[in-house]
Amino acid sequence: MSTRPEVSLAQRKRQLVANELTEAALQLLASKGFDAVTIDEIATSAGVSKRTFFRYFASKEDVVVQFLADMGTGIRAELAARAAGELPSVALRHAVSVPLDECAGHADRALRVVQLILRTPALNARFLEHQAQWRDDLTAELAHRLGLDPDTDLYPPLAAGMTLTAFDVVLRRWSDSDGGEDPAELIQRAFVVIAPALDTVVRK
Amino acid sequence: MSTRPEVSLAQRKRQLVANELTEAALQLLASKGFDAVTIDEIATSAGVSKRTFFRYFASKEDVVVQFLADMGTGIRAELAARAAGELPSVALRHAVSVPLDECAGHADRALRVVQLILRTPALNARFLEHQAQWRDDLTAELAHRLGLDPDTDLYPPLAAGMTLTAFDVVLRRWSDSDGGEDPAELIQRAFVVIAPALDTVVRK
DNA sequence: TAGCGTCTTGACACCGAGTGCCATGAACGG
DNA sequence: CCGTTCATGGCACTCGGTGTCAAGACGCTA
Repeated sequence: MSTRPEVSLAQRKRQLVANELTEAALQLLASKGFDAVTIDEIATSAGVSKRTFFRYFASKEDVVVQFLADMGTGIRAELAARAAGELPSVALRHAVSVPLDECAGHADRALRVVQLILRTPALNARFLEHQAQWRDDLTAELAHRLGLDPDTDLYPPLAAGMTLTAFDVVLRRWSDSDGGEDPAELIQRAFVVIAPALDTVVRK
Repeated sequence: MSTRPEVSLAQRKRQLVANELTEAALQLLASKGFDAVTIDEIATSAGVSKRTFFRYFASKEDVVVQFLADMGTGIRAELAARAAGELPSVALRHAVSVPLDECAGHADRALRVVQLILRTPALNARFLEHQAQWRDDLTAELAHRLGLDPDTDLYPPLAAGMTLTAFDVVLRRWSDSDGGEDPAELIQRAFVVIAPALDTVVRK
């Protein structure tokens, strides 16, 4: 009962290698630029072979962007957890604040990653793909929450899109200000703008 | 004075090759799928070498997506051309209707291209990148139109984002319905939803 | 301790995207 | 007829990404 292996030793080893890889990648990419770093470099720098790199990540972009995958489910979960009677603008604002607060938390590290992503075209493209996925998730959750048909009603996808637009604008402004502006305050202001659309009931 | 070469002969030859390339690409990609077609195939099918292909297009995606580049300036130009006193929601709706009407125009061909783009991850990613560019353009134009500071005010990027969200949602629905739904009517309905946010004056 | 599956890894070969370089050939101008 | 320009094709090369296989590490059992 020394270390209580609630997860298998193999699992932890795997996680260790993954961390080593992301660490090496982030360090190299941030200092030399995305295109100037080869996967061989990253792998070697982490002490594994190129082939092993691809057993952990599907592409060069994924090392940086992979963690975004979980955020989508985080947002959706938060929306699902909000009280049903809550105004859409309020529920959605809280939902999208989850990843934003996470950024504000580890401000130093998160800021550098976000800036790397937003300033590297290849990474930015992947980020946008993830956002599109989040939008689909939010759309489904929103339709379910309001009892609307996501294939007919335009409200769910539009509301999800507006929400993520707000998220995106806030993130970019936070990045451009080098962390100078407060994400929480920015998202508040953004929702003041979009709330009139989110909270207007449209009858057909 | 036979053909009145208002553009040089070399220019027209270049255009000819470009057309041949896009034609070959569209035909092959649509029938075999994006990943199953190599650039060598496309080039050979158009009667040129692989090396020449890359003198016309920067990447495999570009053959399909390149025409989107102009749309951005089209949207922005339309917005700039609208009367200054017009309500933002009206001006923006007209601006974004430009590419939509273009689609509805050549419905048969456009539909197939749009479906190819939206259903191919690599192409979809490029499409999203273009949209992001459009958003920046629209943001600048909107800020100029309203006399707002695009680096301070949140309204311009949010309004641009909402507008393009509407565009995106409409385009996807049009694609999913195999052209069954009318883009003009869809965009109308979408703007009914987002207009309350676009037309609400937010004083700081 | 020997033997036997399982899982991870590294090495190698391979494909396709994308680029730099250079020789060729056609069109144009003097 | 000659020299320049420019588009093209061929070639070699880098790098991202994948399939395959043999070798080791680990755990289980006799």
